[in-house]
Amino acid sequence: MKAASYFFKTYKEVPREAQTPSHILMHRAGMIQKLSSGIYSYLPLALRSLKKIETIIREELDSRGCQEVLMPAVQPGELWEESGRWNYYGPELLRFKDRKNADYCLGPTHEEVITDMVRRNLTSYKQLPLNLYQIQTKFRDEIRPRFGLMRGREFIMKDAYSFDVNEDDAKKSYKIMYDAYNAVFKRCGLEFRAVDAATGAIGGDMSHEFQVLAETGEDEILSCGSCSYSANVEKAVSGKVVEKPLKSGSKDISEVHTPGMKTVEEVASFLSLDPSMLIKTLIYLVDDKPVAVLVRGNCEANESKIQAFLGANAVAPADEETVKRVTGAEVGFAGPRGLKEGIAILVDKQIYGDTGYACGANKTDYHLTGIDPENDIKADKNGDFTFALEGDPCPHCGGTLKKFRGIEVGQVFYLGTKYSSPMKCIFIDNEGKEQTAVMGCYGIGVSRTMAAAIEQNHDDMGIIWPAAIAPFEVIVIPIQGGNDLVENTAENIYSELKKSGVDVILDDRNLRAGVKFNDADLVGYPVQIICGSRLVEQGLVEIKVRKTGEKSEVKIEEAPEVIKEMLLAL
RNA sequence: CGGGCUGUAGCGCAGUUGGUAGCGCGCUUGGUUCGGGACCAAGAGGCCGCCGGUUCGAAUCCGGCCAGCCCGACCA
Repeated sequence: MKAASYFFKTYKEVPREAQTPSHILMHRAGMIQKLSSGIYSYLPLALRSLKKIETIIREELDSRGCQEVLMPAVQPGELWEESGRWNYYGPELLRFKDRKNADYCLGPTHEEVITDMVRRNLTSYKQLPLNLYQIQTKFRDEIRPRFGLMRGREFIMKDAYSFDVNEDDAKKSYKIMYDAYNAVFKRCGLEFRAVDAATGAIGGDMSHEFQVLAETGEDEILSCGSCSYSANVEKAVSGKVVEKPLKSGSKDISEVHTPGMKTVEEVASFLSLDPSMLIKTLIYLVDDKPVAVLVRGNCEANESKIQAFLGANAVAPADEETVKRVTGAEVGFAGPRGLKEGIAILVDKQIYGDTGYACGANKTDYHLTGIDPENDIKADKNGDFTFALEGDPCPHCGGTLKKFRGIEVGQVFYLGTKYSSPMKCIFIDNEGKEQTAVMGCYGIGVSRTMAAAIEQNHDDMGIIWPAAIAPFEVIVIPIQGGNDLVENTAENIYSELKKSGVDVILDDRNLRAGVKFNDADLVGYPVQIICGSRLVEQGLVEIKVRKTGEKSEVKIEEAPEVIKEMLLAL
């Protein structure tokens, strides 16, 4: 490819809304254009990079027995009625009607369509296992699209779905995909972690997210320094052991007047207690039913864990009215004793490590002191309902957990029969009995992976592509246009490289050297070959490695070989 | 959905007490330059977000709407 006729243009300035490195740089490098909120066009440079990511994905999946399909982006509402998600899925699902007034939606994911596709073909256990995937544009009407490709409404996703005869086999399929994803992101040249992930309303215990490590990531993960344990903070477990106190606390519960003191800090300092010696009573609506969750004053309640523990669809903090109703007091004075009948009380197990707590009295302006959780709280359940913290011991090996920020670029999920059962995706097993297929689903955000690569790999000058997913591996830059020797040398090296299969672009634009250098650094080609008259006359060209900034001079005829070797290391 | 902010040339912005629009980048043409975003000269490019109101006159004042961004809430 020659730059003079290539459809791209670089910018010094960026639109006001671009905030993050990937958004700013992809715009400045002329890779993407916003068409509407959260909706972008991919220009040739971006598409080249996307295709490289897609190729890696295809190779890794195909070699593991997956088969590619392509499903419609527009899906009939009735399929979603069948799975039960038509009403359940929020406004993220873009719904619309056709001319006959029938319901349709733009696919945010394809469980329904794939399940329908498979059930129409599936009759015998002999057809399983099956793993189908597609690479396709998805649409989710995000509340707040932002950060360019990182959280768009329209995005490119690879989604795969596995079908197995039973749970054990489904778990094998899961493992295969887990391995495939590790291979994909490794080949993309990204630094990432596979982390334990919360499963949300699906329930169950099996899900991993693939997180590209980057400061701008929206997710927080905790990763052990000594073993392979990594988990999303929503899911991460602290290895801290809670030991019960030897003697039970005093039996004297007293009521203390705490006028207007609603926060943990206010109450703790008034009572001269450490915040950890307060019991925070939080009222949640779990699938619209109020539930009280008790955590220590210095801890944060973890809604994901509550949701997982209760197997609920939705967990949200209760509104003020509900709190008043179940506690009989203003917000800020909730406590475990004297709640309205029938409210389940969940106690975070860390609370059992001490005695002599203070808590709300369920009476406006009053708190209780001298609480011994063992004896004074009628817990329905206890468990882990708080966040693990950086510095906590690892639950597996006792090492120390360290916090990272990550960008979720993939997730693997064991589904069980959540879709296959209501949608009757069944087959006849080897005993002649009807069985329901056991499913898994596996996503990779392709466009987000490209953005994440930039978030992770850039500097002040621009993008620093991992060679495997760079739009071009090499740029040849002739400077001092009009000098035939320079131009011919550049042209020769370019053709030479192209002939041997290197992805190369020739910057034959009639521009000043500085502009070409800056553009090359901005777009982030891993290797630059600079042909200037002074060196060329000595039979030399300069090679610059984008990542390190390292420059070297090599003989013109050796340049192609040197480049090829360099690329292997990038 | 709550709070804040912004809509003026492709992009970034200025525009005073209301008088019919400007700067930088980019673009076109010519010339001089040419190893880290050159310089000179001459150009092209605007429904000032939309609708209505006030006024002799509105980018500017008033009302409504629309769009975008930031913070929060939300996010199988």
